Amino acid sequence: MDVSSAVEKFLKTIYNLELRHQKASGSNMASKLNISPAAITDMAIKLAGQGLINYQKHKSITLTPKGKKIALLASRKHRLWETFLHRTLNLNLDEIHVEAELIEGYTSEFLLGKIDEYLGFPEHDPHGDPIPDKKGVLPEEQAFFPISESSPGSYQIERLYFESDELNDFFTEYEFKVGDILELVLIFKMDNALLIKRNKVTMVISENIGSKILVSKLNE
Amino acid sequence: MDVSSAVEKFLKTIYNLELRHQKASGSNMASKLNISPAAITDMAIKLAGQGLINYQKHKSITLTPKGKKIALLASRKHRLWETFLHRTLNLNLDEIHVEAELIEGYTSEFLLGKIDEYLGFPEHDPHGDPIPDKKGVLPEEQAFFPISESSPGSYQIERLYFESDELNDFFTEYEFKVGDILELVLIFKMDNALLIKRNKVTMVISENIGSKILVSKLNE
DNA sequence: CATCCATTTTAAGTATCCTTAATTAGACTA
DNA sequence: TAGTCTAATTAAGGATACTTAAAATGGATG
Repeated sequence: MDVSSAVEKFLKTIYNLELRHQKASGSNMASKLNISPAAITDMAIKLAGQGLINYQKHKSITLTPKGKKIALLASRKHRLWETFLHRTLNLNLDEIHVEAELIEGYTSEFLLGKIDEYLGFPEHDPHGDPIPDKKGVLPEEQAFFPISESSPGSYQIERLYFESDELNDFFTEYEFKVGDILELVLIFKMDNALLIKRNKVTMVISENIGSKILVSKLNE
Repeated sequence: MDVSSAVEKFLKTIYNLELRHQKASGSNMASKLNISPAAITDMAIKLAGQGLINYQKHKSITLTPKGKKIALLASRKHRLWETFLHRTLNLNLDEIHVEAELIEGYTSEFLLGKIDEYLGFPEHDPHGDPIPDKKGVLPEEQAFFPISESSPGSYQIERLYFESDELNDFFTEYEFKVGDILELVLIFKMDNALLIKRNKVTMVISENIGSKILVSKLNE
C-alpha cells in the first residue's frame, strides 16, 4: 500500500491520539494537523473508502489494522529521522520533531533502511518513543507510568511527551532527557504539584507537566 | 522569494542545462523532469509572469537573475544533502543523487545551515560540483576541462558528470572518484577514444565518457 | 423535553501540478 | 517555395489537498 505524505500524516495523527487515549475527533484532528475541520471530513470519507479507517458521521475516527500498519510505518520514518538528526547534527528534541515532520513523507525505503542501519537498529527515539521495525512491529515494551501518578522515591525518565510549545520550551530549557534520574520528594496535596530533585537541583513541577514524564521505578 | 519544490526543481533543471551548454528547450526539460511537454509550457508561462525566467513561444528558456538565484539555492540544497548522505551513510554517487532529489524540496533553512556546519562548509559535493553559499554565491573556480580535450599526460579528476544511468553504472562499477589520478596515454585517431591508466589499471574509454570527466593538469 | 451551542458536515470553489488529445508553428527538405 | 515533420502550444480536464460559508446534527442544559 502506497500512500501520499498527507495520508501518512493523517493516519499517524490518529495513531498518536489513540496512544494517548484521546479521541480522534474532527476538531482534535483539525488542530493537530492545522487544517480546517471540513478537510478532516473529506479525508475521513476518502480513507474510510480505502479501508484504512473506521468512520461514521459525527463519530470519532479509529484505525483499521491496514491503517494502523501504515501509521506505524509512518511513525517509524518519523522516529528514525528524529534519531538520525539528533545523533549526527545534535539537534535538540523539539528541533528534530519539526524537521522530521517536513522531510519524512519523502523518504524512500532504501534511505530509511540505511539510516536504520547507521543508527544500529535503535528501538527508541530520543523522546523515548518506541520505533517500529520495518514490518511495523513495535518492540516489546515495559510498562512506564507518569511521575504524577507515582509515590515518593527514585525514578528514571523513560519518555517525554513534547506535546505543546510550552512543554517543548520547558523540557528544552531545563534539559530534561530520557535516562535522567529523578527523585520524587513529595506531592503537594493542595494541587498535586510535585517536588522533585534532579542533578542535585530541586524544583516543583505541576501535575500536568508530571503527566508528560513517564518513568520507571529504580530499585534502591 | 519562497517557491514550491516543483518550481525549485524546474529552475534547477534550467540552470543545469545552461551549465552544460545545452538549451532549455521544452523537450529537453520534459525529459529531464519526466513530465509532459504541455506541463513545461504551463510552468514556463507561470514563471515568466513571476519574473523568474525569460520565455518566448517556441524559444528555449533562460533564467533571469532572480530565477538564477533560486536555482543556485536549490543546487545548494541538493549538493549539501548529497554530501551529507555520502559522509554519514556512505551512499555512493548515484544513490545520493536520487535520495537528495526526493528530500531537498522540503528542507528548512535552519536544517540546511546545520548540515552545512556539520560538513565544515564544504565548497564541493562528492561529484566535484561547487556548492553555492547561503547567499547563492558560487566559490571561486579553477578552469577544469574534459579529459577528452586533453593531450597525453597526468591529470587529476575534479568533477564527474553522472548524467545518465549508463554513466552512473560505469563510474560506480569502476569506482571513478573525484581526486583520482589519471594518466592519459594516447588518443586513438580513429574515434578519439582514450587510453588511460588509473591505479595501475589500463582501460579504453570513449570520447563521450571522456567528455564527462573534468580534470586538472598535474605538474610533474 | 425543548432549546441551544459546539461540532461536524455539506456545498462550492481554489491552487498546484499534472495529464491527453488536438492544433499550430517553425525548421528543414526536396 | 510548397510540403513535411517535429516540437511546442492550446484546450480541456483530472487528482490531491486544501479553503470558506452555510446548514445540519446531536449532546448537554435548564
